Amino acid sequence: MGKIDIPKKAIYRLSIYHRCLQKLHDNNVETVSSTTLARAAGVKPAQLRKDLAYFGQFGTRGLGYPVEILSNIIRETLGREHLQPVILVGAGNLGSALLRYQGFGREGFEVVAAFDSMPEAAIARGVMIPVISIDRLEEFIEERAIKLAILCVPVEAAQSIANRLVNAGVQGILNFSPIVLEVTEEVTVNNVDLALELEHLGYFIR
Amino acid sequence: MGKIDIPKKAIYRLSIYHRCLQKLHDNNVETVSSTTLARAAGVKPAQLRKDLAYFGQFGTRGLGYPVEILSNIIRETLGREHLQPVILVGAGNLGSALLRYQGFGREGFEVVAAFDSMPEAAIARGVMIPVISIDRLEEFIEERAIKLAILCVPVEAAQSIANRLVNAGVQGILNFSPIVLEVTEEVTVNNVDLALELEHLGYFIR
DNA sequence: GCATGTGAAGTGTTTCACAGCA
DNA sequence: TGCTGTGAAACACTTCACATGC
Repeated sequence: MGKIDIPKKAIYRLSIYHRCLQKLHDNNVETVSSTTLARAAGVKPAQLRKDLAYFGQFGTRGLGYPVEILSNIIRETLGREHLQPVILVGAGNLGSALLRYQGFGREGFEVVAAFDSMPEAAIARGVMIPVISIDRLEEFIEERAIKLAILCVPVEAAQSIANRLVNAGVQGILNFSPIVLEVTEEVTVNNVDLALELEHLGYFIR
Repeated sequence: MGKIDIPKKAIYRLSIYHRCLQKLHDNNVETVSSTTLARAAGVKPAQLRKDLAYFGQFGTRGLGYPVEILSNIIRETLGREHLQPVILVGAGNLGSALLRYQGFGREGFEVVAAFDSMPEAAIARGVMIPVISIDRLEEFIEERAIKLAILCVPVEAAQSIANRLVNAGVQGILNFSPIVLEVTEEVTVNNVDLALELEHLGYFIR
């Protein structure tokens, strides 16, 4: 993976820290202690310090961390210095809702295009992002050097579309299908399995 | 939590095993070995066996596990013997897409009602599930003894709505807001943070 | 004095490897 | 023989506790 030995979970927390730091920056806070930032992020202070230490030494003893500098370092670490283009595949029910979802843009991702086997139907739903025929998937990925894709196709199609994405050069897939995708080692898949999350809750309610 | 000492992650995998078992059952398979089931679920055989062993002994040495029986046991363990009623709060963009999402019903959950501060607007989007004024939230939860809620309100409102849910008796929250909810210990929160998942991928693409 | 950075201890989870049983 | 069930080893991650430095 290139980078050294950093717990996967620490990467997730980095995103959370980044959000908290942005909020602090908006409030003109310049320095923050591990205790304060940890509380905002919902973790223990020691964990926060250890997470940050994986990447270097950014704090001043007796004082804390510089909000803006730390925020920028995390942004860079997460590969988000530049606006990252993303495509969405499968503009059905969930897919077109995600197209309208503001959250991605707010965090610095631009959904540049959507693909569907029936692009006309999707356009009719009032989506502002271009919906393109799935036939032109590979062409687009290569032309625009797309690295990230959001996959919302029906479960039967998921694996075959995933294969096409990977072959065309996609390196990260955010997968909404309830299926374990098989991909080569260089590709990272993040699963968002809505029904599974709900089932998981079922276990904990008495 | 009542139950003994079972890794949280094992609970998640239980849901996946359950899905695989259902598929096997549909294909009239009666017995399955840990190797086969593990491959389908994307885990190692030893892990599958250990996960199942937390709940008892269901396999036959030299043969494997009985598909139907094991499937039922997992269903019961996950608290899904009966159809579980769920409410959704916040029928905005993402929320109303989730209302139309078929996946929850497929896995045995019934979204019985949605709540919004502007219920009329949501109804106009063609949702078939009743959308009720947020004012009647507590009333409904208590009347129907709702235990699970899907939370899709704007981030500013998330914590206060969560408080209302918990006070009314909700024990599990599937939270789509990018915020760390603070709840009492008896309540379980599952976070689905879409932007965070995308950010996480950003780290791994070169 | 105060808050970071970090070895070391602790906790939780996964994997191994093999005994035990159909 | 084949496959489960499980102690023990390995690994991964978290927390502690304190030396270090501003």
